[in-house]
Amino acid sequence: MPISVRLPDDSVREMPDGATGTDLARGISPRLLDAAFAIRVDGAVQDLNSPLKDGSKVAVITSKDPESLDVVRHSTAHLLAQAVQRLFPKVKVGIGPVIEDGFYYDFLVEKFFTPEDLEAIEAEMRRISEENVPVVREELEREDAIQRFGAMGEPFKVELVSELPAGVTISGYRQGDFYDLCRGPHVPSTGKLKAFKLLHTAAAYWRGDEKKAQLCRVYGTAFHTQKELDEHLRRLEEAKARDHRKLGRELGLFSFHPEAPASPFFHPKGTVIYNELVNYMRQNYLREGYSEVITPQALDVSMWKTSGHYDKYQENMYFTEVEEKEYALKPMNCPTHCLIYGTGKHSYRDLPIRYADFGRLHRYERSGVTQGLTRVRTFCQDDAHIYCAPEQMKVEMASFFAFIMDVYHTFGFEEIRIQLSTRPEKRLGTDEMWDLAEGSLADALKEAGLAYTINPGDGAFYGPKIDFSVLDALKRPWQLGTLQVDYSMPSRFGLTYVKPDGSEGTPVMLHRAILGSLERFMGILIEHCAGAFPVWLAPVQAAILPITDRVHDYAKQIQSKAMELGIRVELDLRNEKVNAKIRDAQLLKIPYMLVLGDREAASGQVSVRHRYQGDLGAQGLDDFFAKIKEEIRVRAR
RNA sequence: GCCCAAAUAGCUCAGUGGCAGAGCGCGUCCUUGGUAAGGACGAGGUCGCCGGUUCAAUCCCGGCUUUGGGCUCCA
Repeated sequence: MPISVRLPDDSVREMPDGATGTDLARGISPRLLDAAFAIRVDGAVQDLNSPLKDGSKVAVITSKDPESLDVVRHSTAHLLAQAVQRLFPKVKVGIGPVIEDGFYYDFLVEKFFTPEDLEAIEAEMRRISEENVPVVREELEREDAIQRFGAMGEPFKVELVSELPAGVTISGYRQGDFYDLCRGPHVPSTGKLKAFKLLHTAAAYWRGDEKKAQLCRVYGTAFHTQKELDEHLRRLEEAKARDHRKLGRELGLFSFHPEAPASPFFHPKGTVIYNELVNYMRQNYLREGYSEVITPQALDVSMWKTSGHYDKYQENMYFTEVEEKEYALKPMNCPTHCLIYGTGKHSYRDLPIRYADFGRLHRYERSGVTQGLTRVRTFCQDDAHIYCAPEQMKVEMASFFAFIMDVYHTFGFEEIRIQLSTRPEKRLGTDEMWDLAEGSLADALKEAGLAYTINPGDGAFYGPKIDFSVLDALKRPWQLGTLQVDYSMPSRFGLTYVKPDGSEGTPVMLHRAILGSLERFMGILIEHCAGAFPVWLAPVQAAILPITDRVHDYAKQIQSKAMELGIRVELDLRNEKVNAKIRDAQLLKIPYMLVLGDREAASGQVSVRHRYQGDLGAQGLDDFFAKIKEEIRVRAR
């Protein structure tokens, strides 16, 4: 009985019964067979060698289809495992999934792999690729699989098989001397795997559980062509060159010291950036109707018991004792704002009340998880809490969305991702409250014309939330802003407002931040702009570079004029040639260089060089100052 | 917290069981220059901290500290 399948161009092809994707591809053209990695059958990706079913829609997947890359990477992970088992027969295999930008495979090893081991493994992988070993799928019964992997001495695989849900098809893949439990699909033979590279090793726990065995994870990546692989490796290099920890040191922005682990020390230049960020937010707050408050650093634990932090957040808090009273450093500002709100009676006419706070926060992070500026133990948020009546939520949310998008655009973040997290299983409050809160968030997003995805059940126990992520210049996502609805804390603190009818209501509290942690934001910004800050943020906005010491006095005049105008300049009086001074200013990514020689001193001008555009020629001093002032005022990117 | 790795001049890094090294940076001098590195000389170090082995430790061993890569994107 012949079967027929439908191709993507809607043509129908007749095949003999038992024909596979390989037969189909070969039938269409030998070149297609050569280019084929897998097939898509009724939407699901399958092995090229899987038998075709009558009446199905089939497409041959080549390197042009995005799915093919995952297949290649997954198969390369198997190639890695095969190479490891050839070189290190005692090693037990864990899992080897595809991840963003590559794959990894976990191994239980006697001795952690060294970089030299990785080289040897990679060489072995190339050998297997050249051998062009066929990759063959088998389906098996659970008991057979357990027995088989047990006989192979692979305890992790046995564990996985036993825990697979009933009813799923269990499959294994054989390639030469290697056999692995795997859902597939895979490339038809190892010769299809050509452009791959092992990157590094790291420890990982079996199934991410620190009580379970520690495995040696090998990370790698694979592409269709060497060219794409090289491009990817180049991007990794680029990311390394932009690393904010490296740039922070080179540009003199901040340092870290063992005296306060994971806590940045901002140097004068880093402090300029930090303060500019705060100034910028303050300016926005004026327009948006926020009032800034200042609240204490160390607070009695009784308050943290009221707020719930003592119960739910204690492990991340720092405690101290004075006069037999226990205090905690604040990890969040919200409870202190509730105390301020509670000092007076509030009418519905007073709402919304928006308290902003640039207070320093301390959170204990486990020693292994801190990282540069992006994960620290002390930081400051552009934090604010909005107290409003439930019916005001939607309007507040809408204006917040406009606000946050405006801020992100100022920094040159064009692509923004929004996630709405809805009610979790364990939660406070009535369903009506949740309906209102989630509905308000969703409506406000829709009315603002913002696309978003939903994270069902991922909201906080006290209310739903929205997270905002930006993509930086290297297209890496970073979560920055957040908007959380909180029904719980206002009532815990007994906060009320008087409604129009004279009865008392409990306000809703919105927690919100735009930049998130200023420390983390600065780290992201450094990497986003590779240390070349827009003029308004640049620690040094212009370098004054005299060519000869005959013009030092003129240079000093320009310096004082700039200081009067509030422009940050640096005067380079070193006994160096102008080329050297320009080079050094360029390396510090200073936006403007003012080159001064006898000509400029005589005419009262400055020769302007821009860090990207190069020599802009001579300009009148006032012209230059007017232009740079304007650039700063509008916060040009 | 756990695993692996690193820690040597301000920075980047080399090196050795027996006097501590380079490049850049810094200082002084010569040079006074026109849009990405002029030249000479010089200063600068408890080789992260504590202990052990040794005639001798920056180097070998142990502990600690900090930093870095990671610790489910589930066959």
